[in-house]
Amino acid sequence: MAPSRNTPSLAHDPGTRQSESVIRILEEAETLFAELGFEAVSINAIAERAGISKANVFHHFASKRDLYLAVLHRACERCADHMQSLEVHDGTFPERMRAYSADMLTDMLDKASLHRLMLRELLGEEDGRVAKELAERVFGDKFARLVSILRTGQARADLRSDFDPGMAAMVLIGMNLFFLQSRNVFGHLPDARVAADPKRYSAMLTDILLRGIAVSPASPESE
Amino acid sequence: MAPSRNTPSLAHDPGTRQSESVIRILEEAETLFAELGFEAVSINAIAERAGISKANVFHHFASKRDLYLAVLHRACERCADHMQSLEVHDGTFPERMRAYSADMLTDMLDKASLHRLMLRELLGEEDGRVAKELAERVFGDKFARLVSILRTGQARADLRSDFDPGMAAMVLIGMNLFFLQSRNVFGHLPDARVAADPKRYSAMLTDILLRGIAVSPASPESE
DNA sequence: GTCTATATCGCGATAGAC
DNA sequence: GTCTATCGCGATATAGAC
Repeated sequence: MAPSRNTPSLAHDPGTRQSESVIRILEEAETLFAELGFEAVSINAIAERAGISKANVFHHFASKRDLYLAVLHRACERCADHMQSLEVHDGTFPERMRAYSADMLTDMLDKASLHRLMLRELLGEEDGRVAKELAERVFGDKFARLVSILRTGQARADLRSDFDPGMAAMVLIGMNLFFLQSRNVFGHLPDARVAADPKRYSAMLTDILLRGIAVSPASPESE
Repeated sequence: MAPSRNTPSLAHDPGTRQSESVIRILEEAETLFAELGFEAVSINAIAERAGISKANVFHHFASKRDLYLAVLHRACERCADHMQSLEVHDGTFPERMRAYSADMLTDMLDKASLHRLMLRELLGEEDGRVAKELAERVFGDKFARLVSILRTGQARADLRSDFDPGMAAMVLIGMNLFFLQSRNVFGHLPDARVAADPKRYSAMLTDILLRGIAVSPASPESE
């Protein structure tokens, strides 16, 4: 049995290798949370589907919410995986950016119901503690990484030096989340049909964003 | 310009003047909905506060949801009121745009809890009928107006001609909504402190957006 | 104690008098 | 336009049987 002591959770420690059980828990939890939402899922149900005991779940994760945050973080991680293509200097920065943004949106749509949970969390409580937790443990490292990439781009003169990289990162992430959030509604508006077409949306978004931040205003393709 | 479409698409708005009762209903409903959310508010409560009977409310609004949509539309209208400063050619387009975006955000924050309801609606059901209703009766006319303004800007060469005005309008609206949605969380991130400062956020947003769509990146066109 | 049938209440919504 | 009275429904409360 070995009931859980004060074992620290490694759920939000990216980079460390995770045990078989942890991965299974995360996968089953993701499926259930995405399908039913946070409240409607019991730890027991997750444990059953993962083929382990409830106590074992609590051994790896301090609480249900802890597990939930780990699941969201993992989803965030998947979207951020493509950042490496932004870091490797292969092709022009605009090209890489377009590809990254498109990949992010694809991942979001691929696990749409899971990312909708993330939007609900963002919209949720005004509780400061919860919000900070969410910021630090779900979005924190990935956002910092994106900002860092943009800063490097500025240092290398791939990008204008006179914009706030944090703001640009928010536009990129925010508008992709906004697609997920509003496509059902805005897709019905004649002037916003792009809101129902991920590929065009992504292309146009990066086009507007890049021409704003690309160092060369006339031709965004040049580097 | 503004080719007038014949469908007012709002159940209670015959054109110009709204009756005293309708306004009172809308005001009290807005307060209650913003405070408690849709489900938690009864028509009776609204009627009482408005000093009329429940049946009278149903005389003016076909259903509770109908009233709700009218309330959201009104909130939308307030944000859109400042559009006239975009239409009147007073100052450069970038200047007017900055002012408009800042005013929109101010209005949103002023009635934050009400606009959070709007975000909840956007995020809500995947139900196609509801989404279409929301698009046409809440966002429809205001969005079309903003797009029309951007198109005019393109025609007058105040703006680049090679971007989709619908997409640009979505960026403007989406990122302002995103501020409301994410400031609690993103404000905690060191690189995104701008997410907690409406004025800076607004300035930086329009800066990025404008340099993307302004025809001349170096100097704003005068007129 | 548990379970279930019944009464009560508040809800959105309607009908019809004035 | 505004009202009173009322509907059907679902949730809740309660009372009785077991």
